[in-house]
Amino acid sequence: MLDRKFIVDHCELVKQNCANRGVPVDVDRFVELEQRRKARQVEVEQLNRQANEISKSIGKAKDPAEREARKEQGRQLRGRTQALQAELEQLAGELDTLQRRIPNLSHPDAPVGADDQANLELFRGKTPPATFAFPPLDHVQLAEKLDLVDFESGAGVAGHGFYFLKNEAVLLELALQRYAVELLAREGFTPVTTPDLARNEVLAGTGYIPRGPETQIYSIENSDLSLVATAEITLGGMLAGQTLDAERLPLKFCGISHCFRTEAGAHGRATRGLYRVHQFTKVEMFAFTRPEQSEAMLDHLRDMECRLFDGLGLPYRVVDTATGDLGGPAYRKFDLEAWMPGRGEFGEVTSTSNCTDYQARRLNIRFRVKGEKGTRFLHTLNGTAIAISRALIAILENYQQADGSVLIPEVLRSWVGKERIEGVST
RNA sequence: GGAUGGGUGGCCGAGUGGUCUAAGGCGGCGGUCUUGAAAACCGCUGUGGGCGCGAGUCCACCGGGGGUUCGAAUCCCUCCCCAUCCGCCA
Repeated sequence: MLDRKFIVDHCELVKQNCANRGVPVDVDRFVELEQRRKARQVEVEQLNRQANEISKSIGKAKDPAEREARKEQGRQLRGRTQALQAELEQLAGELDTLQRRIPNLSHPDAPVGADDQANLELFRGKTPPATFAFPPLDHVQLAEKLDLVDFESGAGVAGHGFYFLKNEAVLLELALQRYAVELLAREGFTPVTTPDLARNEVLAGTGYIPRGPETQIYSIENSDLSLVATAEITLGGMLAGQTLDAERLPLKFCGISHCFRTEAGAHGRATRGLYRVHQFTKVEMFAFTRPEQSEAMLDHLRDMECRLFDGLGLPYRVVDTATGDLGGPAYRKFDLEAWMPGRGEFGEVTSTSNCTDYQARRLNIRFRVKGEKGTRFLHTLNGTAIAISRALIAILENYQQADGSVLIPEVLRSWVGKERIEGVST
């Protein structure tokens, strides 16, 4: 979330930004409520001071009658304070709801636009899309021919959107994890495996909404836990409430988790096969930086994504995400879209965001500079290294051969243990 | 899951209803002394917020939330976490 004072002081800017992002929030109401809240706070503090003085004087009073009189006085004061306090809390609650709805500011270079139609292509990857001398199949057809994914059983066991990976698809999943983690570890990312569940408070701190009609989140009944939609949630929550020494920054992690998404309201949109599923495995990058480091870190995360996909020999383009498509926490976001011959279009495979201090403020993660007074919020960034399900789509569709087999990308061969997925002869 | 003991400032640690304005120590910063350093001694040393041009000053914070009381680090309820033991388990 944004700083309360900042919102009041830069009301017009915030309003314009909300408009650019297509987020309807009553910023004027926020400003008005905040002013009322401040006024109430001053009153409450004054009454508290008086009540404290009286309480102290009771301890020192010798005369019992005097004590009783003071006590009565104290009771009355505290009674008044309580009413005001309740009002203050009510205001604060309302403000908090509004404040959480206000999205992060947007990078001046981020293209302004309502949705992904306005995304700006920046550049393409090293590998050009293959030209096929035959009509390319999509990954669902390939997976069926090569016995790689069992969608029917997945649906039977857990419902539509769940699946079993089989045979080489399993080896590919493991190989992709290994490939990503090794490359990232060499670049100074600390590898971690993370909880697949998190407290709703942590979800909210990262900008995810655990409950409600539009939620993308599965929640666990009779608990305040939810299944995570990405390791971004747990990695961000990892340092919640902490104050770090500035010299320790930046910190880089890569976390492996399963990701669970209800995909409410997404039916009918690219739901075929592995593209939009309720569960997948992901290797996620996450960084904590000082504010002046975060722009360079975003480029670094984007570079890592490019290196991973160039290394896999997959064609892709990188887009600068439009303001309307940024979501709440991101200040700037780059998506990497792989070419998917089966669909004949680019499809998002990774995404990296600079969330500046938006998540840190909610999660209360700060840093301290030696010799400086006070603390400041650090910046958080996240980026997909490999989302297995979508990477599988890109690999299967781009590496398919005329004979129906699929080549394994060179960098994965040692882990998969073969160079080609052969069709089962029937 | 059961039992017990805990959670206090950057760290250790005292504090069971009112000079807590949180003792004491360690660490850190500044100073005195010294050729320099160490030691010794003296002073300062948390976070967030309000008001003020400012020196300042006030409010809140002792794991989170709630309660009792004129007054809570301290008493009560509840949740979370940590330690140890027991049970169960991959």
